[in-house]
Amino acid sequence: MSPRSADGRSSRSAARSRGAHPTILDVAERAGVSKSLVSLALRGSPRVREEKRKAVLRAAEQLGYRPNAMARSLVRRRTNVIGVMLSDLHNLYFVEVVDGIEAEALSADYQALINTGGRLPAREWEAIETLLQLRTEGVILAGPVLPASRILAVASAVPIVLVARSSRWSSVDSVTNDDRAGARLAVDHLVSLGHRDIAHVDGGLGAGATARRSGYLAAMGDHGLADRAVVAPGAFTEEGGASGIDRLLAERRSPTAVFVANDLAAIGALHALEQHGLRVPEDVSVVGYDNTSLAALGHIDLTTIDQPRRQIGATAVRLLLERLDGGRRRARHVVVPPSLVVRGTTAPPPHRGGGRRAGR
Amino acid sequence: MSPRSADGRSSRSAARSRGAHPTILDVAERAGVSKSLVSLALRGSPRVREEKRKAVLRAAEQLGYRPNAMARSLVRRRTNVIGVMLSDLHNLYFVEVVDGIEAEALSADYQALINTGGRLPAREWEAIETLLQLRTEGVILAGPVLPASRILAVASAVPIVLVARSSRWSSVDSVTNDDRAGARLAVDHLVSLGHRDIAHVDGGLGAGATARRSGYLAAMGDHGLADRAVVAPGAFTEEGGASGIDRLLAERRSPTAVFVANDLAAIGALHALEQHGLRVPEDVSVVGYDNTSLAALGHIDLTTIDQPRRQIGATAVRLLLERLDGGRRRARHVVVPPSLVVRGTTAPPPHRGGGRRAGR
DNA sequence: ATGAAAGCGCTAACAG
DNA sequence: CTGTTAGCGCTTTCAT
Repeated sequence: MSPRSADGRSSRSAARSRGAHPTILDVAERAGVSKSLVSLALRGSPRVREEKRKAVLRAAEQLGYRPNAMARSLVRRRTNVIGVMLSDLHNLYFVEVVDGIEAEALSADYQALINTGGRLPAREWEAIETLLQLRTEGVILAGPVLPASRILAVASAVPIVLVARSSRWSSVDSVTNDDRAGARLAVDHLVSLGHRDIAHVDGGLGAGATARRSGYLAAMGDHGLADRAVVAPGAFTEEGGASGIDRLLAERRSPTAVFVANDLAAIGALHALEQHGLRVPEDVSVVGYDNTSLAALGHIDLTTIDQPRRQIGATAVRLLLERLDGGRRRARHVVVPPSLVVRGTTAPPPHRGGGRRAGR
Repeated sequence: MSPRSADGRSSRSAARSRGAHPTILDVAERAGVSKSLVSLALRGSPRVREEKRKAVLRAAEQLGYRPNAMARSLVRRRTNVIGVMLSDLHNLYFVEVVDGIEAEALSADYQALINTGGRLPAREWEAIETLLQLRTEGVILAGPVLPASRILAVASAVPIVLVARSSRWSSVDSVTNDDRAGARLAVDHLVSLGHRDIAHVDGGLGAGATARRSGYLAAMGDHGLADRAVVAPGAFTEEGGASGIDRLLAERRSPTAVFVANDLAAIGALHALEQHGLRVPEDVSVVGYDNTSLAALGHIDLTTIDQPRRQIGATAVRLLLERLDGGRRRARHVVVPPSLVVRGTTAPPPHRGGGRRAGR
């Protein structure tokens, strides 16, 4: 009957004064109702009299009450939070994937919490561990460099979705880009412009580099250009792209076009080409990969292969939710198709270059 | 005496089978000790016999036990987590600030959890609210666009540090760059190269834009160049920079140098200049601001003003910890000094341009 | 050295 | 409709 809380503490206001957050009990006390009624009222249960509800809401408002998500999750045994382990904040590619993740999560009434791994296996592991201890219901691994065994270990505890890293395991879903198809798109575009001497600066050990390389080789073969295919070693960095070009030119290869493994490397290639006195696209055409915001800069204006990154992020969330809500058990490995974005770094080959005009 | 848990549940293994995480009780049961002992052993208390400790550790290992951070935080009444509300993941500036935040937080045994605001007041507010409900002990607001009243409201609940947005409130700490000094650095550099007709493309309503503009004007005045100062309206975007240049040129102003409000806008300016047939730096010099990774691209090679972003992030964490651990009450507003990074977009003015060589 | 018991803030039956 | 009760998983006295 008394407005005082059931556990008979004399006053909670003292406890609150020192930085502590008000609790449901403080609200109950103030509104002159019981704990449970506050809980019900706050979550808008229909079986609370309008009058009381308003009293509770007002008390909460005045106190600046903010529900304690941990306490709530503890009893509900679910957090409605999904974790995102982002291997590298600096990678423009993932930024948009995260956008997609957040939007999709929000619309499914989940929160996405990000922790970064700094591209270091140890830190990635720590980041995931933190997320797991926070009891995120599932974790999306965006571009992990973690060894497979670790990933499997995590997957035994909670649903995992890999982004930009393929998986064949049945306990781990994945959503990846079809890198082979993307490479093919690049080669097809170049060939259709009339290029025949098309070189590739690869991405070394980077994610997707192998597939892009083999896609390039396959496409060249399909166009009857297998004997003209050249792969220069590179990396997913500016220097990687530049050194690939340097190597190509040092070997007296003079391609009229080069397909570079990603945008950043393509920019390095652009610069190296310029340094060697070659104009783009007049003398040589360049195609990148990823369509990051870099490629769209007016100053760069790079023709590139686009991956639908927001959609990739959204798909990752959906895969997670399928396991969480629907209880799906078998793994799904979603492969999204890339597309070509033509900008200013590609054009027909020069007339008296090394390449004859292809028919078309 | 019995290895079975105190609350007499027959077996917990059944509960665990369906996706639930093992608890301290499962470990206790398996190790044949009590709940409390497990807790002690797990946290390495010295008053646990070696033998038991090993048994506990082994049981935990076998079960794949992972402490529930929420339960722990609930009773300890602290989470050891600080929240980071990142207004915009796409802004390269903040990425490095976050690096600094994470490193510093980790070294103080805190975890940093990121939530993004999408540059929308409503979403920022939501992001902060989520962080607060998760009971992060303090929140760093990186580049918020939120109205001041909201920020103050948050500050009444938990320590807040503003990054890249100044504060005069005593309840809110801040760490900002000295934008006026940075602008001065840019002008001084240009003047020392011999430029006198130095224009400024401003950042519109962007954070720090006003200070950079007034720093530019003040510096021009100090060099006796007040009558040559021109400010063209721009924005912190490529288009902003480009349209600023267009405006300048349309008005028949032909500066030999232009100081642009940030790097991205500077790149837009670079491009616009080129479109107008002007070479950089031969015909006109360009200076940006922020020294984002864009500026360092070989293809861009932009002279710019650097802000020590990692240090800014680290400082923000330290300010938070001062309030958390030390109980500091008075606000601190830290201002970090910028520095000049000379790259390839600045050079002496052309001989027969509009500018006479300044003495030096 | 180890266990029992009492909560942290909240939800969810279950009673009235 | 509203209050009581019993925990969620963990830490922490307080006994033993």
